[in-house]
Amino acid sequence: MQLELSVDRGSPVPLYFQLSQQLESAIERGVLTPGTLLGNEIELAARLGLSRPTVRQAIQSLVDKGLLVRRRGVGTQVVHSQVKRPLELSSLYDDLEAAGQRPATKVLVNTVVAVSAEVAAALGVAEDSEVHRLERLRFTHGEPMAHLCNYLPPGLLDLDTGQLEATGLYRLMRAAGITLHSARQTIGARSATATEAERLGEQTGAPLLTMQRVTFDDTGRAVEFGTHTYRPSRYSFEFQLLVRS
Amino acid sequence: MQLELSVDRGSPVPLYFQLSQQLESAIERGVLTPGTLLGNEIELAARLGLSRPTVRQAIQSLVDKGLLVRRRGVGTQVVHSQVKRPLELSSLYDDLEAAGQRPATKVLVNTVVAVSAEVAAALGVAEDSEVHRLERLRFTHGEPMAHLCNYLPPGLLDLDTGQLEATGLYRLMRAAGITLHSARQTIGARSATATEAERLGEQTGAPLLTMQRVTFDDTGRAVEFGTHTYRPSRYSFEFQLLVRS
DNA sequence: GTAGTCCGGTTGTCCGGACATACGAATTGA
DNA sequence: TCAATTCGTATGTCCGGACAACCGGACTAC
Repeated sequence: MQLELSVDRGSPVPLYFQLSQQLESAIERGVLTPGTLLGNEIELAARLGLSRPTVRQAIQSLVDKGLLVRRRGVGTQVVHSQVKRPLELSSLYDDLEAAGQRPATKVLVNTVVAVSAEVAAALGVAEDSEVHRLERLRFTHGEPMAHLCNYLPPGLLDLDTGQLEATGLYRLMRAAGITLHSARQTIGARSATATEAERLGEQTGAPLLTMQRVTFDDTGRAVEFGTHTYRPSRYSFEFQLLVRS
Repeated sequence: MQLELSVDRGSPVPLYFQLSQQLESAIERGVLTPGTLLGNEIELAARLGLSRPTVRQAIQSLVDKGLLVRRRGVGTQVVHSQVKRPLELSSLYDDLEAAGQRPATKVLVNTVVAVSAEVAAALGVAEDSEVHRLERLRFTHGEPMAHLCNYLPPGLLDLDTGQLEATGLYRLMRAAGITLHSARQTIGARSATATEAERLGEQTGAPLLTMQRVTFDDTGRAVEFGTHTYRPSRYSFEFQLLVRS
C-alpha cells in the first residue's frame, strides 16, 4: 500500500510545505512506521506531479526536524526513535497550557525603574535609562510553581497587569509585532533564601532550579531579560536535542 | 569594499559548503559586521560564477545556524546579536576541554550488571538482559564537579577504564563507529543525600543540579542512559536557543 | 570459499531559468 | 501636509535536467 498524498496548487501554501506537513502527520499518526523507506524521490515527485527539488525541500525540512534520515544509495527512512520536539525557545505559559496544566499568574510588581548595572549589561541599554520591571508568580492547580522576574527595555510594550494575568509575556510580545529570534539562557540551582521560600511555599534552604534568559528579536535587540526560580518538585526542564551535522 | 570570496571547483568539498564556511568565518572574524547587507543573491552568484540555488543553499545553512536573517524585498543581513552556538548534543568532557578547564575523570565503577526496570525501560532492552554500568567522577582543577552514572546496552562497546579516564564517553562511542543522532534530557534539582554529598565534597542537603539523558543513534537505538549530578556552584547549563520558524 | 569487481539504484550536488510575493521608497493625489 | 498608489528590488517558490558519489548485492575470478 502507499500513502495518500496530494497537493493543492491553488492554495497559497507552498507545495513543499503541504507535502512536508502531510508526511509529518503521517509519521505522527503512525501511518509511516519507523524504519519505513520513503521510496525514491524521483518516483515520489512523479506521483505527485512535482519536481524533485520541491520534494527534496519537503524531505529536507523533516530531516532537519529529526524525523527522517537520508542515506545515500539506500533511501530515506523514518527515524526509529521517539523524537518528540526538538528544543525551541518556548514560553512557560504556553508549555503549561499545552500540557493541560491550567497556568495562573499573579502579578506582584509592574513598574518602571532605573536600571541596575547587571540589567543594563544584559539588555544592552544605557546605564541611566529606565526599564520595565515585572515580577510574577506562576501557579498550577492553585500551587505556586515559579517566580518570574523580568526586565524589558522602555517603550517596547504596554504592560497591562490584567493581560499579564490572563496570558504569557511572550504572547503579548508577539501580539505587539515583535518577532523573537534567539535567546541565551543559563540553568542552575541554588538554595532558597527566606523570602524566596516564603513566596514559593518551600522551606528556607530548599533547593531551587534557576533560569536566566536574555531574549533577542530578529534585529538583534535584546527585548527581555528574566531571572526565574522554579520549585524542583513541581518543574524540570525537559527537551529533545538533535546532533548538528 | 567587498568581501573576498572564491571557490575551488577542483576541491571535493561542495561549492555551497565552501561558500558558507567563508561567510561564517568572515562573520566570526568581524569582517562582516552585524547589520551588514549581504548584497543580492543574483549578483553574488554572478560574482562567484555560481548559480543562484547554490548560493541560496550556502546562505540558508547560515540562516539555520542563526547567523543571518533574510527579509524578502530587503535583503540578507548579518544578525545583530551575540549568537554563540545553538545548543547541540554535547559531551561534558568536550565542553570542559574547549573551555580550557582540563577535565579529569576517575572511574568508580565499570562492570556488567542485570538491568533494573527503570534502565530497561529507558534503553528499550529486555528485562532480563545485562548492561554495562559506569560510574565516574569528573574533576576540574582537582575539585570534584560532577558525578556521572551511565548505562549502556550490552555488546555495544568495549569500555576500558584507562581510556575512560583519558577521554569522554561520547568520543569513545564515535570512535567505535556509532553516530549519535538525538537525545532526550531532563534537567532538575534536588537535595544531596549523605553519600552524594560525600562524593562531591558538599554538605548533606545541599542543592544539586541533576540531568538525565537517553541518547539515540541514527537507527533509533538507545545507546546510552545517564543520570548525572552537578555541583551548582561549579557548573550550570548555558546555551543559545533559536526560534524555529 | 573468499576476495575483488561490476552494476543498478538512490541520494548529493549543481545548473539556468521563470514567475510570485513582499518590502521600502518615491511618486502622486487629496 | 498627509495618505494612497506605484514601482523597483530583493527574496520565495518551482521547474526540468545533468552528472557525481555512494551503498549494497550479484557476479566473477582466483
